[in-house]
Amino acid sequence: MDTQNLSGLDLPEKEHKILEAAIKVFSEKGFSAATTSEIAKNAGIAEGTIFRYFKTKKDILRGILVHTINIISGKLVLSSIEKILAASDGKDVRTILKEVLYDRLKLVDSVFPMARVILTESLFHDDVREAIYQNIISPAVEMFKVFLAKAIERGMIRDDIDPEIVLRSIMGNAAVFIAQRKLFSDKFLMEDMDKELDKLIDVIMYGIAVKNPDYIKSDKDLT
Amino acid sequence: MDTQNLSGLDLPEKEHKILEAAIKVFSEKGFSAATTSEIAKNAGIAEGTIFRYFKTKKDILRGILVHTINIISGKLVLSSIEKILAASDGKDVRTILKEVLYDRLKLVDSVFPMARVILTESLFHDDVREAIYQNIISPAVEMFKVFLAKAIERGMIRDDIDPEIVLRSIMGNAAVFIAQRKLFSDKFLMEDMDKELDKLIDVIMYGIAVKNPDYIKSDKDLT
DNA sequence: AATTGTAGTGAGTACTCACTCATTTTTTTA
DNA sequence: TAAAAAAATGAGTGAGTACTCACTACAATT
Repeated sequence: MDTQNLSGLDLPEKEHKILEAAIKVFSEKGFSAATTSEIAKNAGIAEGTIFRYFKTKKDILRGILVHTINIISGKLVLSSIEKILAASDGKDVRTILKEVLYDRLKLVDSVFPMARVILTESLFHDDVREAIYQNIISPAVEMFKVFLAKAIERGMIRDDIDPEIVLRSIMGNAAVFIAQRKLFSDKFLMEDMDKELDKLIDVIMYGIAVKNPDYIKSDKDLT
Repeated sequence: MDTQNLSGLDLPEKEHKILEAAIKVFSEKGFSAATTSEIAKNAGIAEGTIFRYFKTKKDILRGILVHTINIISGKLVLSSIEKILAASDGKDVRTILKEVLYDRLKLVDSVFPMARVILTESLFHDDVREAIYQNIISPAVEMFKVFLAKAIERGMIRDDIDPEIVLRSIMGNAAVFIAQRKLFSDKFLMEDMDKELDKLIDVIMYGIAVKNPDYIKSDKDLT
């Protein structure tokens, strides 16, 4: 087991070390401000060696991108969510949603440093953005839609709003949850995770309004 | 009226033009990859002139930061939300929330380019991050908490969950809403804004679960 | 008209960085 | 073990950068 979770996909050891070092330096300084000499120093190799494995600095970024996509869309990862969905009969949405969210959060934890790098750089590099969209976002959205369709079909989730809205709400809540844990992390401990997740799901499921207020006048269809 | 909404705070015309140009170039390439020569070209001035107004390139970024903070925390902006809250008696949360969100979304629209620059760079510059936290996030959170406390007091919002969770849910939903509109904006038109906002608020208020399902077993307190 | 002050200029400067390549070190092969 | 091949090295290179400064243009003041 190594610190940056680059393991598994049989890369040459040196290439592996370069990617690890690059993830560290890129996430601290950003792609442009990072220097190949600092990456080399962090990887414990000579600067010239970098260019045996990657033609250009930009190529290192692409290496990180490809590697991240491989991890996220790899069989191991995909199958775990499919397993959850397959075994979902009889459980309520709350339980399933918790299992799915927990699974995804663990994944985010494990790839966070590299995901952060490629997401940040996607703001400035069209090719990176496009690759992320095609290989991560789009499939993830599709997968979630399948899950939602099932849940709606079984009457577990409202059918009077667009699935996109449901998706957006789950995504939004999860995103802020992650951002808070990762960017202002000092305060948040792993032990609280379970309780925190319960609260998160509760608010996603039932919203912030009081449960049975008298002053809600109409339930007009908003679709 | 000018394109980048830098107006109002009586800056010298040249300084103004430099900031506008810098916002454009920084948001396209990021701070590090942006060059002072390109900023000068965009501002229609000589490169040397930049350094009459800003000691260093980093100083231009600070200029954008200060300017953004001034706009967001300026009297004009603050007061509009206070007005909404002051006139909130008798209205339901939904209406108030819509007014507040609409007000904030308009604000985000008007400062988006510069906000994007300083948020992105806050990842790499501690001083920028600290200034954003102290001058924007922290006061905004405080203000929202006052609003929530009032709403909870009046029985309009659940009191069985932490206000932080409520805040996070609103923030998260709003963030994804903005991100979708701004980053994949082609699809979204301004006319749909009102309808979209209704849907957004609906899901924030009532969640994604079916309204009155029989299979919800317990309503245990999650606080 | 002469002088002073100010804003603007852009070629020049010192320096940094991605990338190269002649040389050295290590590994493989015979 | 010797020769050949491959891998690794790091000083060197040139393109490009942030920033400087000697100068110009022109307005205000005397």
